[in-house]
Amino acid sequence: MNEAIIFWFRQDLRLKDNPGLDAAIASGKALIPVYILDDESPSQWRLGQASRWWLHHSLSALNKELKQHYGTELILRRGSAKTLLPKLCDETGADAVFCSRQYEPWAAALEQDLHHLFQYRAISFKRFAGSLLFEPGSILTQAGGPFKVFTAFWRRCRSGPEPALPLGLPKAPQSLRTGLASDTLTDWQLLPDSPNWAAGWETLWQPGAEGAAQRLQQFLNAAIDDYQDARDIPAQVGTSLLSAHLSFGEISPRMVWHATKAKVAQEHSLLEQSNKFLSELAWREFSHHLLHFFPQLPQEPFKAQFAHFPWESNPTALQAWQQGQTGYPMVDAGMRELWQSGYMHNRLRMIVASFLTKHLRLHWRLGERWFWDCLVDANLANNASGWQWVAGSGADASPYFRIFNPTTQGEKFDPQGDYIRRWVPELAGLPNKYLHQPSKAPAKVLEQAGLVLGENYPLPIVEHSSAREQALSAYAVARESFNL
DNA sequence: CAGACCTTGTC
DNA sequence: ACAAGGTCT
Repeated sequence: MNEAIIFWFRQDLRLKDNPGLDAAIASGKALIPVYILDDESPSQWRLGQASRWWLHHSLSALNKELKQHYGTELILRRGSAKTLLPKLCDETGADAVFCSRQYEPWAAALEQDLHHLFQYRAISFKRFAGSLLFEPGSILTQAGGPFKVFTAFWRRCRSGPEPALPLGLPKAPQSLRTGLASDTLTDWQLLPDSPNWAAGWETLWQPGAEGAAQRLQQFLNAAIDDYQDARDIPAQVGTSLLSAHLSFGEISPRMVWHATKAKVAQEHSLLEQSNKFLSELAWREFSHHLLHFFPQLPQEPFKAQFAHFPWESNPTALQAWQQGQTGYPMVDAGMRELWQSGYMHNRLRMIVASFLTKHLRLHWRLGERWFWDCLVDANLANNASGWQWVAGSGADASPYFRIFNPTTQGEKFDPQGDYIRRWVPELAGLPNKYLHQPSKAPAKVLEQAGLVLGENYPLPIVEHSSAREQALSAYAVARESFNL
């Protein structure tokens, strides 16, 4: 029997540009590709429902590629990785386990545990970088610490060497190990059962490396032309829509980086637009570095001043927000897009988060948790840093007193109301003039639109200017008590 | 240590 | 005009 090596797929569900997989194959040992559904190690941050839908389809796609290119199948196991990986080594005689690194605190701790455990058993356990452009620790201030400000971080990223060119598809392994027991994807019940909350998502998303590559090509062929402006208009396809693909590692950030650079080399006029896009990719890096250096980021405010902020408790308001029934059309459209599609446009993420944390003064962690469950691109680093950024408690955050006006935001970024009409169809009959504030519409206009406020669309659950004043004074109180 | 600088807004 | 203060060189 040949020596065998396990490649443990994690958040790197791809064959191309996967350095750990490359190295595993290059070892010449019989390759055993494994995925473990581990709901124990992450504890409270195990995959949410929408991510599980995505995972199902992504694993199915990966399995297909493994079969097609290498004639082998993905071995699926469910349980704690710390238990299952050593067991798999016993079962197969594998003397090496390779994987890509992850940056969540629980994942880093798991990697440490495995390191010790395998060292003791004389099994070679190797982690490879592959999910980021720049490893945490490689981008530091002159004082040697982590950056807390994005712009300086990004400047430093660009001053060093470019990320390496991506690797291609690894050649076929010299040998494979077949006949191993595997769960089936159906066993795992990752898809929602009836009622099928994810109905129709297949038409919106194509999880897997192929879908990721197509999205990237579409973006580089079209939306990148006007990225800086169009990225803010949710009724348009103005963004790359790559977030979930990146989160599951179906495409690597350096594949995105270099494909973008190659496009600009062909079309120099895209330079400015593409730099904006690359800087968004760098925000993903920044978030991961922050999480690495501040592992409490998903739980604790980054700025200590917010530790005793007087958050409200209001289950009714929370539910109205979750269900897209706040009476603010733009907020409701965003929340319904999330529920119905597993995704929310970036502009809306800011608007609804500002509304939750400022107008309702509910804790950002409630929003973080809801997003975690509902987003197909849920990612611990991005989600935590995004919520803290809007709440004002984060690194390089939007100041607390910067309170989005949900009406103005709607008028500015959805002037024709296409986005609102798509997700809040009961408002579709309102003329644009009143679409963003139905409660200001004259009775006759409401009647013509078939609207009875409080019945088929809610009245605003809070009044904007008084909510704004209350938020500012809560902030003043918190700041004062902290300064004492 | 001084000085430049700081993703996304509102009234 | 306003809102506050921290980060980084």
